[in-house]
Amino acid sequence: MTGGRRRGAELELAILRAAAEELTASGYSGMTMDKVARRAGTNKNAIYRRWPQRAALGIAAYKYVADARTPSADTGTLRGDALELLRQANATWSSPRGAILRDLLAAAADEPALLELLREQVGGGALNAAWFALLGRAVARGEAPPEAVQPRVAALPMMLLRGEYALRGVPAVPDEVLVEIVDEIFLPLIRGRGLASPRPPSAD
Amino acid sequence: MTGGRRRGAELELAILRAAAEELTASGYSGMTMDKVARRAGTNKNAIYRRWPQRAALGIAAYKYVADARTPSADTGTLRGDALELLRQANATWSSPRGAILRDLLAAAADEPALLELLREQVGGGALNAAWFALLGRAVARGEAPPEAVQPRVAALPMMLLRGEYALRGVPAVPDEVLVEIVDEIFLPLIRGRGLASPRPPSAD
DNA sequence: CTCCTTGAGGTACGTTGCGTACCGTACCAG
DNA sequence: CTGGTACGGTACGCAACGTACCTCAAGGAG
Repeated sequence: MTGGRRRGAELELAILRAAAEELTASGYSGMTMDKVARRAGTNKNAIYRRWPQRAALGIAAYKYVADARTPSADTGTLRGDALELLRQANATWSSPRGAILRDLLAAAADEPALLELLREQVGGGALNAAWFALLGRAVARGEAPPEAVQPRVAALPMMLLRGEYALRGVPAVPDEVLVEIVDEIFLPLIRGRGLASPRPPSAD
Repeated sequence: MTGGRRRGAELELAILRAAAEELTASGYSGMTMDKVARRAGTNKNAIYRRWPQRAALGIAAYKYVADARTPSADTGTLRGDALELLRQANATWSSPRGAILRDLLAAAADEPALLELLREQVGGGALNAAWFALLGRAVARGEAPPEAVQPRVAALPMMLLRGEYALRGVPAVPDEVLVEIVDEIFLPLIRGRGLASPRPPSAD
C-alpha cells in the first residue's frame, strides 16, 4: 500500500524517469519500451498514450536527462573562449551521451516534428547565442573585426566538431583536434591574416 | 539457360549489387536481408556466409556504391572547383543517401572493425585527394598561398557539409548553403583577406 | 565415368522488439 | 451511487535479424 494507482502527471514523471534511467544505463537501443514500462511499474499502454512512438519517448527522456548546461565563459581571449566552448561541447557529447544523441538523430530522421525537437536540444538557441556572445566580446576587445559577427562564422567551430563526430563513430574527439580547429581555421578566418602557419601563433 | 548456379565471386557480386540497390533505394533501414536476398536471386544463407551481420553488408554495399564516384573537376577557378566538388558531394549524398551514413555509423558503433572500415570509406582517399588537388591547382594559379595546402583546410568544406547533414536530419542541403560555405568561410580563409562581408545585402 | 566434397538454394524456425487490441478495474466527478 | 476516464495486464500481430537443416547442383579426384 505505498499508494493507489498513479495517474496523470505522477505517472508521466515515473515513466520519464524510468526511460531516462534506461537511456543512460543502456543507451537508446537498450531503452526498450517493455523495459521502461517494467521499470516504471506500469505497462506500454500508459507510455503509448503519451508518446506515440519510441523515438518521441527517447527524445523526451533525453531532454529530461539533459543538464541545465550553462555555457558561456569569458576567459579573456578569443582563443580561450573558443577552446572553452569547444571543450565543453566535446565533454558534454562524449561518452554514452554522444551515442545516444546519434541514435536519436537516426531514429527521428523521418519525423520532422521529432527532428525539430531534437535540433532544439542539440544545436539550439543557447549554444548559438554563446558563440555570438563570444564573437561580440572579441570585437569589443579589438580581437576581431565587426564583420566577423556572422551566423556562419559563429556556427563554424561547432560545425567542424559535428563533422568530426560524423567521421569518428565514437565521440571522443581528442583535444588536439579542437586546438587545430581553433588555431588553423577559426582564428585565421576571423583575424583575416591568412594561413601563415599551421601551428599556434608563436608571438603574434 | 542464362547459366547454372552461381558461385563464389559471381554470386558475391550479385549480392553486393542487390544490397547497393536496396541501400540507395530505401536507405539502410530499408536494406533488409530478405529483400537483398530476394533481389539477388538467392537467400540469406549465401549472404550470412560472407558477411556475419547486416552492418557488415551495409558497409560493403556502401563502399560498392561509393567507389563509383569519380570526383575531381577543373573549372578554372578555385571558387568554381570548390562549388563543383561540394555540389557533387551534395548530389551524391542526397536523398536517402546521406542518412545511410548516419544509420551505418549508428549500426557499426559497437564494432570497432566495422567502424574502421567505415571511416576509411568516408574520410578516405579519393575525396580528400580531390580537395588537395583543388588546392594545388589554386596555388599554381596564384589564387592561394602555398600555406593553404593543409589537411584541415582541404577537409573544411566537406566537414561543414557533414555538419549540415548532422543538423538537418534530411540531407537536402540547399545550394545557397554551399555557396555560403565557399564564399563566407572557405575563400576568405584561403585568401587571408578576412571577412569583408562576402555578399553584403547592404553596406553593413 | 563415378564418387565426393563444397557451397548454393529453400524453407522453416527462434527470438527480439515495436506497436495494437481488448478487457477488467481503480480512481474521480457529479 | 453512477458513470466516465484512464491505468493495469495480457495477449497478439508483425517485421526483421540471425540460425538450423536439408536438398541438390558443380566441379574436381580417382
